[in-house]
Order: sequence, then C-alpha cells, then structure tokens
Amino acid sequence: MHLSAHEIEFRNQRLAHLETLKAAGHRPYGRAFERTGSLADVRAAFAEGLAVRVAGRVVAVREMGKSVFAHLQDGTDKFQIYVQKNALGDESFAAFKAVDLGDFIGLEGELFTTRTGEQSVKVLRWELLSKALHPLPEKWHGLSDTEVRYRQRYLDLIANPEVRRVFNARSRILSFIRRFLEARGYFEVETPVLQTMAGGAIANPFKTFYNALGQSMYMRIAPELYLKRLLVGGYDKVFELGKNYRNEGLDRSHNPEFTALEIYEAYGDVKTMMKLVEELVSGAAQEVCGTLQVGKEGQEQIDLTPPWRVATYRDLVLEKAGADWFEKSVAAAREWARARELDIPNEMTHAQITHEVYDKLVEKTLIQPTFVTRLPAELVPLAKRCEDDPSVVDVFELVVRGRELCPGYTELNDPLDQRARLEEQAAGDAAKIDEDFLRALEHGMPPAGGMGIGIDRLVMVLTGEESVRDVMLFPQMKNREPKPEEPQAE
RNA sequence: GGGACGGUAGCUCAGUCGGUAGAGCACGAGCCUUUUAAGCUUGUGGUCGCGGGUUCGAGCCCCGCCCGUCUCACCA
Repeated sequence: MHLSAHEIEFRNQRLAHLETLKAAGHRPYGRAFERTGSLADVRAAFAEGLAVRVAGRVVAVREMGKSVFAHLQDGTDKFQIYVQKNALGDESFAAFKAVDLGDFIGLEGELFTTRTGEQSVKVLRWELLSKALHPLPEKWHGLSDTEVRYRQRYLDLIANPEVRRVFNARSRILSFIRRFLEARGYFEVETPVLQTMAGGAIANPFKTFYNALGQSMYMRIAPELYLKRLLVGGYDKVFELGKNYRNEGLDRSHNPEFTALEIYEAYGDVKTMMKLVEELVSGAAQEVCGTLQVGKEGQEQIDLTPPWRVATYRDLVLEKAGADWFEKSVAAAREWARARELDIPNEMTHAQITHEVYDKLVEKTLIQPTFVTRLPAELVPLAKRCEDDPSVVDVFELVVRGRELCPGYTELNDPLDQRARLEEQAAGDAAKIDEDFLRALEHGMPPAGGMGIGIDRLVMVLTGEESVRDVMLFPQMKNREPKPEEPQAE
C-alpha cells in the first residue's frame, strides 16, 4: 500500500481518533448491533417520538458547537441524526467529535422532525462500530475518475447512488429470471466451468492445468453442450445462469468473463424460444423498470412491448444492399461494399461479404428489438437447417440497440448432420471434435428449442447503461505495472 | 495493435506566452444547540502518471513508457 505523505497524515489523525474512542470505552471495530430495522424501514415506520436503534456509515457531518447534525447511510437509505451535548452528556458528546466521515456507528434515540422538515433521529446513546482510516470521496461531485471507480468499486458505491441503483436493478433482474423460469417449470442446473474441451461456441478459451489429473483444462466458453446432454438424459426444460469465460478482446460490450443464461426446452423450437424471450425480457422490464419503454434520458427509448419485429437475414441485407444483391457477382458485391468503406479482402466469398454487410451496415441500425431469422448455416453449426432451405438455419438473433442480445435456435439433434458440421468447422483437426458430446447425441436428443441471453447486455438495455463495465461490479482491469515473471502470450 | 483524448493536493477541477503550483470540498485549530453542498475566522497539505531530452529555467515543448476513456481493427 503506497500512501503519499498527505494520506499518511490523514491516516494518523484517524488512528489518533481511534485511540481517543478506545479511551472513551468504545470497541474500535465494534460487535453485532441489534437494529430496529434498516434506515429505509425506519423511514417507512416513521412516527414522532418513536424509539429506534439504527446503524450506518457516517457520510456527512455538520458541527454546530454544542450540537451536531450528521447523515448515516446504509444499504437502503440515508438518514439524518442529531447529536446534542445535553442529550448525551459531556463525555459521550466529546467522544463523538472523534467520529470521522466514513466511520460506522450504531445508535439509539428517538425520531423527530426538524424545523426544516427533515425526518431525523435524536441520539441518546451511540457506539463506534468500525473506524475508517481513509477519507471518503468528495461529497458533492462524488467519484468520477473511471479508473478508480472500477478498481475501487466500493468507493463508487458509497459515493454515487445511481451506481447502486444499477446494481440493485441487476439483482432484481436475476431474481425475476429465476422466478419466471421456475414458475414455468424449468429446472435450474449447474454444469462444469472446467472442461477438457471448450465447446458450444466459437471463441478462444482460457487454458489452465489440473495437477491431480495431469491434464490441461479450459474454462467454458458456453454451457451449451452439457445442457444438451441433460436433454438426452431426460430433462425437458432446463436453464443455467452463470459465468462464461472468453479469451478475447475487451471493450464496452465485452468482458472476458460474463454472465449468460441458457435455456433448453425439449419438443420446442425457435418459435417457442422467441415467445419465451419476449415474455421474459418484457416481464423483467415491467417488474424492474415499471415500464416497457426503457433507456436513459437523452437516449432513444426502447419499446419492449411484444410482439417484436421479425425479419429474415436475407430481407435485412436486401433492404440495405438493394434487391439485386444476391444476383450480383462476387466482384460486383465486393465493389459495392468497398464503396461503403467496408474492408473486403479479395478472397472473401459472396456469403462472407454479405455477412460483412449485415455486421457493419445492418445490425447496428436495429435499435428497437428485432428478431433476425434464417441465418446462413455456416455461421451457426449447432442449429437445425430450415426444412424449406438447407442453406439457412432455423434460428433467431435478437438485436436491441444495435447489439446482439440473445441467439435462439431450433437445436440440431441429428447426430450425423452434427458430426458433419463440427468436422467442417474443425477443418481436419480431430482434436477439436467433441466425441463425448456426439456420442450423447447418438443416444437420442429430443427435438428442442434453445437460447442464450447475455445477462450483462440485458442489464444494459434495461438500465440504459452503455458500457458493460457499468453493469459489472468488478470489470476486468489491467495491472498497473506488469509483473516481471509475467508469461508472454503464445 | 492503430488513432484521438486524458492522468496536477485524499476527492472534483483550474493552471494564460516556458518564469515562485491554485480553488472548492475534505483535513487541523477557533466560534456556533434545528443544520443540510451549514456558516464565519484561520492553517496544513504537491513524485504535476513514470523515465529521458531541449532550455538559464519545463505542469506546459520533444522522445520513450505505464494506466485509463473513446474509437477503429483483430477475434467471431
């Protein structure tokens, strides 16, 4: 811990205050303190003259000679306390002067309303519960240095109430999802994070080593292949809510570890999943935001009222690139895309150029919730082909505010087609084929629908936050100084 | 990885032309028994991100590096 001379001085002052309080009979780091209730409870049950016991962190102090006003903050609210010399006695009042901003105290007293109309507690007895040795961030502007906000999130949470609201919303969204799915008969399961093959998606995994078995392991990039084994095993409706880990870049919509919800339903298909995700997301919005119009002030509001727009991949591309797009030669398509400042290497196929057009020109214009359906089969190796056109698969990608929020499939349960598709994707590298998964499929998996929701992105949509770092308590940050023994990337 | 921008007191931020580093909050001392961004008096507090360079003199100019934000690219 590196402290400046100034910080050391602050800390020494507070240590001296701690000694003063010890001398006055306080336990420096307190003990359990029985409360009448949280500050929010006390506010809700407010009655003039009512005796209460409350506790919290001291976040503001206004000294006025023989009396002191202060504010206590706990996880629920902020509440004013009033400390008077003649109510406490000289000793206890003098000791209170050694309470610093940031300290936790517990107290008993009675409720009253001040001249200016603020509900407050008149303190009759108080005790120190914990001493803070560092000052709080600035009381008016809060903490705005983004780096400190993420690295020392606790300071952000103390100083910036709107940050707390985002994480409260996140908690309520997770809670809603579980209740919603349980009420519809889905079972919550947990499958391995440490896997011998990282399947179910296409992404670089984090690699590690398990000493006891002497084998390398991967952190999962998706739970999909294990959940499908459970469909084989007879679970009809399952979901898993947990972390995935991807060894990829870091930007405002990607963090190396992120929370995903995956749901599988036997005897369902992509339409089952579309209906489910509409109800799930709009239900969460109604419960957590109290409305289906979500977004921060100044943002385009997202209207989550079902039913949402459904459009095929092909139609969306045609809308942007012209009705003759798929009749164009590769060269003509390449020229058209390059004229729109897309980076198109010569070896790109027509399908790849099309995807580039979709990715760069179509997807980010889809602000209101849109199900993009019938994607090219080569993009989605784990989905079933459409019966009327085997070049596309029976899937949707839900796009909101220009970002993919949730893919959903009619799952591929044909073990022979699945093997062919995985082999094609592995491009001859047999080590990339998950034989154990294929064996499970060969035991018979019922037809099923499945989907995955990026929870962090869902929270972003519902709270209007624009960076994934603002909806994760502890986003990934780089070490300030590289460790000397740090291995370099391969 | 490229580009733009940022890093100055514990926090929020100024800092002019290259010429003695500032304010508010916080903190210390003093006054104040219904204040609330309390108020009044007064004082303390600096590795100007790090390392070089130019210069009589660098927070400011130049070079390299670190961290962050945005953005583009990569990855899919």
